[in-house]
Amino acid sequence: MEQNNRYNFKIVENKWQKFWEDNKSFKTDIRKDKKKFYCLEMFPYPSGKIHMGHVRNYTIGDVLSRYKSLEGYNVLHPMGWDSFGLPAENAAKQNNLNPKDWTEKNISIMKSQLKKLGLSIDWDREISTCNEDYFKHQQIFFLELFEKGLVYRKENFVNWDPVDETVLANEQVIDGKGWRSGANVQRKKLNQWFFNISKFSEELLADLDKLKNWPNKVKVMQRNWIGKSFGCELNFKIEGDLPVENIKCFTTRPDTLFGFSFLAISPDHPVSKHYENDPKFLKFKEECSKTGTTEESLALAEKIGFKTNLKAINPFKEDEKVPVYFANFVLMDYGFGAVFGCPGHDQRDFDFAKKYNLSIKTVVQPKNVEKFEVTNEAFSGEGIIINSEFLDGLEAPGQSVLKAIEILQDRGIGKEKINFRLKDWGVSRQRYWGCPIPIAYDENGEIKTIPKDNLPVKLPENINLNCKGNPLDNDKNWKTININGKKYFRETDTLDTFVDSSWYFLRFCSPNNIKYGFDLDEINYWMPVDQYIGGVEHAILHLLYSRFFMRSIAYENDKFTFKEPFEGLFTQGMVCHETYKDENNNWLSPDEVDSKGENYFIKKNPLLKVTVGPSESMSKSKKNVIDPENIINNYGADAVRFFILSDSPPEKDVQWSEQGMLSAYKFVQKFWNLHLKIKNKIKLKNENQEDTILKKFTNQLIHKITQNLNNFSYNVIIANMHQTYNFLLKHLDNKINSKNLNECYEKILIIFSPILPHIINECQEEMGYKNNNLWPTVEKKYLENTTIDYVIQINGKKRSIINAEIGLRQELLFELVKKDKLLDKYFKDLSIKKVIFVKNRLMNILV
RNA sequence: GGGCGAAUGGCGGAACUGGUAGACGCGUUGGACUCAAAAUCCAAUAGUAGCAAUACUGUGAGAGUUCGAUUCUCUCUUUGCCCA
Repeated sequence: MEQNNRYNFKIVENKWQKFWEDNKSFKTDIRKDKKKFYCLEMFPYPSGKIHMGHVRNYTIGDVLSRYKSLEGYNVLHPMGWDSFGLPAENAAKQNNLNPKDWTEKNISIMKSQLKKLGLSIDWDREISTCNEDYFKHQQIFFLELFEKGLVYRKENFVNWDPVDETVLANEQVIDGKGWRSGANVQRKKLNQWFFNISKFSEELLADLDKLKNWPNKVKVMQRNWIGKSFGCELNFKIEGDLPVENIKCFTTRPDTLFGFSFLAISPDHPVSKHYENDPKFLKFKEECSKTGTTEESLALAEKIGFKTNLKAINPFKEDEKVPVYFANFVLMDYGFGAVFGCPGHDQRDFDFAKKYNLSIKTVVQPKNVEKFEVTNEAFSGEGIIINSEFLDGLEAPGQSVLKAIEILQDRGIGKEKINFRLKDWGVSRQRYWGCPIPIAYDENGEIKTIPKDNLPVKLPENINLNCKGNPLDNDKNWKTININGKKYFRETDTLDTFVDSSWYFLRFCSPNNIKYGFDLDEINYWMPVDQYIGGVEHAILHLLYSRFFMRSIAYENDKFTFKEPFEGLFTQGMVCHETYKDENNNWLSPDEVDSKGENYFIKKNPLLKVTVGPSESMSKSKKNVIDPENIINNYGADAVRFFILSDSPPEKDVQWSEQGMLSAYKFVQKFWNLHLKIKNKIKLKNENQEDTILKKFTNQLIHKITQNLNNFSYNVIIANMHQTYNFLLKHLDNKINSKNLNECYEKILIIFSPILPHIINECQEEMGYKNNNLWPTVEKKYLENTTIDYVIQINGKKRSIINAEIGLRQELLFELVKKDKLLDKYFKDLSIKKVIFVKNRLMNILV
């Protein structure tokens, strides 16, 4: 008999998943009579199977979606695939497959895995960025942006692998070497396409303030990334034997010009053309090209310079002439590719000056210091200007920068300027598996846009990926086309996959619109995304690109009712697990490890000990991964959802724990048993006395869970559910009013359903609660108790608790205090100095 | 070096706008059931002292504001993330 009562999650979860699918329970359409709610989780890359990070991300989103539906919103909760990208190309190369086949197979596996989680997704809106009917529209956007002047072509540096003859992404450069070939990576100039994101720098920065429902840290990161700085543009006069009269540079610290000791310019600065025949310079430039293109690699690289024959004149002191160097740490695309060196007050300049024996002058000293000189390291703090004639005594940088700019402007040498760190977005990728750029070139290299009727530009299907260089470039057949009888050559670069994900949230609103990427009415109804949920690792690029893309589409088009794509943002933490290593320092997966008490050993060979490392975010390289599919098969989707929300607040990292998972599983089982008991109690039709305790509990519970849902305190909701279980189990033993129980149980099931949709649906069906599926409202009268525990403090310390009626006046409570035997000893021989009384809370008596 | 967070039992974590610190879970211990074990159920569980009622200490460290501080202010330590 016992066996029959056991809750069989496999049958029940299957049943409801099939029900939702057959009934299209989560299908959505525009309903102008209803408030809308657009809940979006970052769509996955179809890598092969889902991981715990997905489980957490999509569970959080699903709980919110289901809650909002119950609250009466018209909820849009779609899912799709970020399906272009390098891994498919690499996998295809290794296994001699077609990236498309590989990707589609992965999608079908992952889709079935996601379905097993019981997510409330409208699968009719599924999109995949590698489908032609998706990227066709992207190509149209590209052409529109091109027409608006928001896309342009220029030369830019890439990481070049000279052995594989291919361009490497930054993450493919490891310690300055190509990840596959191991060759030293070079910097190479290529013609590339750029989106003019910097046109919106000011707006992207200012509008961050409007995003009230974004985490502050993400806004701070974006602000830093955009990097607005106030300073001035300076035009240095140059002397020397070359036809160079001026070099322009940008600086935020013109007030330190009296400490000027060299001018550093980028090896790619126009001046370099005068050194093209100098073998020493070429060698230096080659040396510089070994440094990667990232800011990080530039910052870490040793500072090296190449001295020119030029001298730069200090604009504040015309008799002072300093040397001009090419330097590896100056980037051509920041400022004007030139930096004035003030070693006293910038550590990088200091290091450079030490290396090349240049003078180091002190022009700022800390406040409240009598004598100060820069010796061992640069001083970049706030202070007072010294040794600077007319700037002496000013507070730096507050007053001194403004004053210096004023003087420079008066003398016509410089002018105030605001500079942004944000660079234009290079979107060209020398890859096969991406969205083709709808551009061609004639024989003279003139740009020809592909006519819209000829879109989409498709990828060739049979292609040799194992060639050197860009596969599309090697496919001569694909590359040449005829437009109106004239021969052209296609652009062989494809778009950065960040472009694909910069507008997918719009496509979800109109996934089947053939004419255009979206329907204006539909996006104006659904957008912006009310709640976007994903990993904090996308805090900068993806989110900033999406914000830009929205603006670029809306640019010169006033039909949009919104500008920001994501009204609310939530960044969830990672799923972590302990790491294990064997005696030879090889990583071990949790499956291979067993433990007894504090000792860990290898399952297959218990004599071999295992070293336990710190808990880190699950990653294949460290093997500390738990496969969600196994876990769902063993414990069921409800239990997995319950556990993944239980241990930590969603924005923080969570520790995977086998015990925790087991406890979640047990909860589901226990809940089913409780359900059977409740069902029986309700059948008893015992309706004598009103059960206010139960009603109070239920109303307070609704109140708490609603609040916790709105605050993303999902871990606390799990605690509330445990409390509910404990309460109901105890309470059932009393002579319970079955009518009250029936009413309360119906409400409890509804508020539990976003977390445990399968078992709760089953319970609801068993009880016949089908009709009323709206979030219950709180009956306020049950929130307030008629009596309350008053805390009685003596000199600020808790000494007693008196339960008395609510709203009691101070004098009446004091009467009770006098009667309290626990408190007698504190009043002996002492007089009362003061009484503090907080209504409905406490009384603090000072003696 | 700069910016933004965080620090609470053995562990993960709760605590509304300053008002009973440690909800809930894990782990541990004891008990019931069992020939036994697993499972399940019941109980205890911040520390110190005490048979006990109880007392004292306690939210990273130190100060401050307050009748009262995990919560507010300042300084410091450690740590995470981002930028350089």
